[in-house]
Parts: sequence; structure tokens; C-alpha cells
Amino acid sequence: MPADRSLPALRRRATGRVTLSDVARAAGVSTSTASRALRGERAVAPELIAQVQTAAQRLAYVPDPAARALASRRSDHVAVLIPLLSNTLFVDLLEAAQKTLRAQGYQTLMGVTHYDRQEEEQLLRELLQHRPAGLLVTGRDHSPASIDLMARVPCVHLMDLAEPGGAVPSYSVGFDQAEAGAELTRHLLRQGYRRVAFAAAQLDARVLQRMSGWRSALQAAGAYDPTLEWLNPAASSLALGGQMFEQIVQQRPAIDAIFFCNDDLAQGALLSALRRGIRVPEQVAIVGFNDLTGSDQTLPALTTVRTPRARIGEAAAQMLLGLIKGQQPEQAQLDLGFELVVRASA
Amino acid sequence: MPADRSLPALRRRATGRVTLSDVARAAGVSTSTASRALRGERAVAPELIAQVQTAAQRLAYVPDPAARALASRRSDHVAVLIPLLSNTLFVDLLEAAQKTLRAQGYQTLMGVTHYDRQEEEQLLRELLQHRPAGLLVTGRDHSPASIDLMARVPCVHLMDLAEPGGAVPSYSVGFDQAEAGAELTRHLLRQGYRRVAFAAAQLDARVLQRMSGWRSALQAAGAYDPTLEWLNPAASSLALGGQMFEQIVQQRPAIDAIFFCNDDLAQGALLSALRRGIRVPEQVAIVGFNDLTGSDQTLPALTTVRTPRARIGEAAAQMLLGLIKGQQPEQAQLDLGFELVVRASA
DNA sequence: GCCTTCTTGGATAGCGCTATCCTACCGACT
DNA sequence: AGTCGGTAGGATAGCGCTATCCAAGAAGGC
Repeated sequence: MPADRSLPALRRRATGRVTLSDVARAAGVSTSTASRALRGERAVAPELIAQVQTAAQRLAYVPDPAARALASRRSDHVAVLIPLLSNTLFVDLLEAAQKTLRAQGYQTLMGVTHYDRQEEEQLLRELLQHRPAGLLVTGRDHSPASIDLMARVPCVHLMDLAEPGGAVPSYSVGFDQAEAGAELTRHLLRQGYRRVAFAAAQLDARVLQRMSGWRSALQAAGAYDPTLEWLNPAASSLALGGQMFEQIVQQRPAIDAIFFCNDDLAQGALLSALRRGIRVPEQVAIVGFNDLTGSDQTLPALTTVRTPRARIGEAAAQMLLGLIKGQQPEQAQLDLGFELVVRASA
Repeated sequence: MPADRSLPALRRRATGRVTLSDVARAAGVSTSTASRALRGERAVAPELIAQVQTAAQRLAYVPDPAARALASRRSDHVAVLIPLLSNTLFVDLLEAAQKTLRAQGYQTLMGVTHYDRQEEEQLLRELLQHRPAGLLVTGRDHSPASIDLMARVPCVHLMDLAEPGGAVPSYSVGFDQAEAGAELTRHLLRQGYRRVAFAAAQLDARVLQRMSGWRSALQAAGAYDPTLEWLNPAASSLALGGQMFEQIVQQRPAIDAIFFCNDDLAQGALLSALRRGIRVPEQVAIVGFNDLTGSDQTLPALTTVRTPRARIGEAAAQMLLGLIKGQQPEQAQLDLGFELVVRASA
């Protein structure tokens, strides 16, 4: 069909898709050059870059991530693993990370581990199939196989800093959970509370670190009493906080203050106190952790520790993006600190 | 190098990856047959299928999604668009959908629109680059371009059913928001409350539908008063609920009950009532919507409407999976209903 | 001025799959 | 017996990119 021959070669293919070679042809360069110009790879003459970019814009060229992934063995995906979606803490982290990654053209693949090593491992296998460019992981409790899988790709840990004796040197963004726990406890001690209980649920590594901070602060003040630890492995919730509160005040009426490992427990405790007519902080002081939504609205408003979740998510994403580009971060462990928020409940 | 020739051909390539042709060779069939056997495409002899599956398992074959996407022009991604991540309602939806999709081998790409048509459009463009197999969308407020983009791929809408006069016949899973609003209002009327205010923030389409239900129920009872509508376009939050409550009881002390369009507002109102010593429900009744976390813990416990978010997310994902396989769902509009939850606040 | 080294553009061979076409063979019908 | 669909397996050409090699020219050393 000679008639077809005469049609302009620039025309889009049958698939309706504008490809890189369409752009290259329109710009009068090879596909290699077009590819390099659009990605900023190697050195390309400035005027050629301009030509290619103009052509790409004019043709509304959209690169195909699948083709790119296949050829380069590397996708524009970043996998983000978090333990739960039902804790706003992790959702905040996810949202901040996702926003930062998206701004750089990366797609977030999220995985919810439910605090389960097996499930995490399974998720990692599934996600790594996609050859993600990087990995953002919450927590440090992994199966050996998971650690192995994570080593295959740039990886940043969220929320807690690496333990000093960690087997593999790794990157992390977070804050010192133990110090935060200690600082909150010292605040209670400064206010004159001596018998300070620690009540926790969902006993993940970070919770236990906070507890060790609580313990060392009390020990330093000579006020440590191991019978004041209330640990419950169940999932954290308002209702559980209420139950734990009732249990504690019933069994240990002489208590001065309770440090709940998470704000949702503390909020539940405050509601329970209200229901039972127990005055906070006069009869018993209550503090929480994380400064979650609503903690400024409770009655009384909750004293807590504000944790920089959004900043952690963002900074971790930035660090990961750097690692993907091959840059070494200034520091492998980025400590973003925390802030004591003193309100009326203590 | 003749020495190399003698090595078994089954050996993995330099990339370290087991490919489909490795599996095919091990099973003694062509790659076409191996591909078909693993995907269940066309007809393949049962014994060949068994051989291929055995070989795949033995070699720990993992298909490459990028190659598959490139060749088939269809990825294993499903894009899920939700307005916010800060409302547990949408997070519940996302989690349920993601769980269902993952079980079928699909990866979820989430997009957060922030209730912004422009942002939604932009997100759709980005996500459609990945040629997702399907799309799950919350809400019905889209730009014309977005509607166009959504038409390119199987798509199910979440949370509200299609308006009858919708331009494009489309699939959705949800419940009748107006009827739910009306039912809750009728409950208040049955309890003897006559002057029932409606207080809303984040005025999305679903909120307005609930309001129309509230209005029609009051009109039917001859109790409608347009000055009892309190609309605030700001984002919904506990704090805002408290503010709105204070405003309402101050300006309209003779009010009987307040219907907050979302539980977080109602929870904030309850806290505010507590703070100001206003007795609920004796002085004013309060009801919410959605039965969010904590609504059973408030003081008094909140009367609300439980919405089947998890079931909606799951059912929508199932419907989408069906559409992807080319099946027509039994009904294009799946109504999953709602449940009045009567507690102490009304 | 010749050889080397560095730079920059182009040609090309895949990446690992699936879609498509093709062929061989089977049974069923005239 | 000859033809004709229908079925099941194989060969092969891409999908749309990037990595890699290569060549031509520019720059720099003795």
C-alpha cells in the first residue's frame, strides 16, 4: 500500500500511544539521545535536550513505567511497610512518605504487616517482585529471611533508631523512644508524682523502649517499683485503655500517676475516669504518648509527647530518594527528636 | 568456549532470575505453553499443566510484573482513590479493598485527592500511566476530564450509589446516604425530639445527601426549619465539633437535638458538653454518623449510624475483580445498607 | 604532528513476558 | 475417502524502553 508510505512518520501508532521513538523522531535525534535527554543521564548537548523536551511536550509523551522497569530492572515503585492502618500514627507516616515520594515521581506500594513477622516476610516477597527502587520499613522486629530480603534494595527504617549493636548497619529516621519515655517520666517526678505506673498494650519494640525509659527515670529517682508495670499484648484501643485504667485504680488505689504507652489508651482512661467520677489529675494523673488527634480535646486535656511523625515520614522518604540516587546520607541515623506537651491531665 | 556449551541449559542466567523460558525448558514445553499453563489461558493438556506447575515450583519461578504489563498492556495494579487518609472511614475502606485485591494478586496504588477535583485529575493521570487493571473511586464529584480518564478502565465507585440521572451508567457499592440520614432523624422524632438541627463540615456529596434525608424526614413530620442547618466547609475534626456545638447551643438554646454529619464532630460536641456542664441527652440530644472508633466509649455513648465500610471496600473490590475478568455483576448498584445504633446520647 | 584520552551521539540487543499467527492432528461430516 | 472445522501446541514478533557497545570528533600530551 504505497499510499500509506506517504503519511508522516510522526503519526502515532495503532496502539494510540506516543512512544519515545516518536519523540526522538520528532526531535530529530536517536532514541538513545531522547532517553538520555529526558532522564538527564550522561551528557547531552543543551540544545538537543531542549529539542527533545519540546517534542515530548508537544506530543504529550508519557513514559511507560513497565517498559522502563523491564529494561532497567528497576521500577518507580517504593514499598512502604507499616504494622497497622488502624493507628493514625502509621497512617500519618504513610501519608507523609507517600506525598514526598510522589513529588519525585515514585509510586507507593503499601503493605500492612499486622505486627506479624510471617506476614511481613510474605509481603516483602510480593513487593520485591515489583523490583521497587526502595523500601521504607517500620520497626525492627523482622525474621532473618525478611532482613535478607530487605538487604536487596535501598531501605530506610522508620520511627526508631537502630540499636547500637545492630548486625547490619542500616539507615533510619526516628527519635529516641527510651529518652522520650524517660523525659515524660521525669516531668511527672518533677510535678511531685512518685508512684508512677506504666500501662501498655500492643507491645512492640518501641513501646518496650519507652518502658525502659520510664524505668530508668524512676530508678534514677529511687522510685522504681516493678509491680507498677501493666503490660497487655492485645491491640491498643480506647476501650482497652478504659479497662486497664479501671483495673489499675482498683488494684492499686494508692497510685499517683499512670503513663500510658499510647494516647488512645490514655484517652480511654480519661473517659473511664469521667464515668467513674475519678478526678484527673487530682486523684490520679494520666499521661499518654504520640499526641494523637483529640488529645487536646479530652477532659482534662492530655499531657503527652508529640512525636514528629509527618517529619519522620518525609525525612525518611528523602533519605531513601538519596540512597536510590546513590548518595550517602550525612548521617545514617537521623534523630528528629520529640516534644513534651504539658496539658492539664498531669 | 566449547566448555560452556556442555553446561546444563537449565541453569539460571547471569541476572540470577528464573524466567518463564527456564520453566518451559525444565517442563519440556514451549514458553507459550508454559505461559498458558500458569495463567490458565486457553486449553492446555492437564498433564502439561502439571508438569509446568511442578517445574515452576521447583525452580521457585516468580513472574515479572513489568514484563507481563509490557507484553499484555495491562498491569496487576489497581488504583484506589480516596479523599483523605485522616478520616478512618476512608482508611477502613482502603484497608478492606486492599486486602481483597491482594488476595487475588493485585497490588493497590493509593491516591489521596484531598477532595480536590484538580488533584484527583492529576492523580488519575499519574496512576493511569501504570495501566492499572482497574480503578476504585470514592465519591462522585469529578471533573469532566477525570470522568473521561476513568472510563478507560474498569471502575467501581465507593460509598454512595449512582444518582439515577447519572450521565454514564456506572458501577457502585455503598448505601443510601439520604435514607440513612432520614432514618436517624426519624429515630429522633420517635424519641420526641422536634427541633432537630443538622450540623455538618467537609461538605462532600455524601454529607449533603444525609442532609437531604434529614430535611425530608423533618418535612414529613412538619418539623422542618431551615434555620437549623449549620454548614461549615472546613475539615471535620473533634475540635470543630466542639466549636459548632457551642455556637449552636448559644445561638439556639431551645434546640432539642443535633444531628452531626460525622462521628468526629459529635464526639467533639460531647466533650464540649461535658466541659460546659450541658447534660446530654437531657438538655440536648446528640447523634453522629458512621460509628467511628470511640463512639461507644464517649460519655454518654453516641447514638449513630453504623456504615458497612469494610464490607463496602471488600464488595467493591470483588465487583471490580469481576469486571476485570469481563463478568457483568449481578447488579450495577450494590446497596449494602446501614444500621441504626442506639446508645445513650439520644 | 601523531597518538592517546575524553566526550557525545547513534545503533542495537535485549529486559521477560504475551499476542498472534501457524501447523499438525483429531474427529465428524458429506 | 476427502474435506472441513475445531483443538492444542509451537514459533515468533514485538511491547517500549535502557544498557551497552561503537564510532566520530575534540582535546591534550610529547
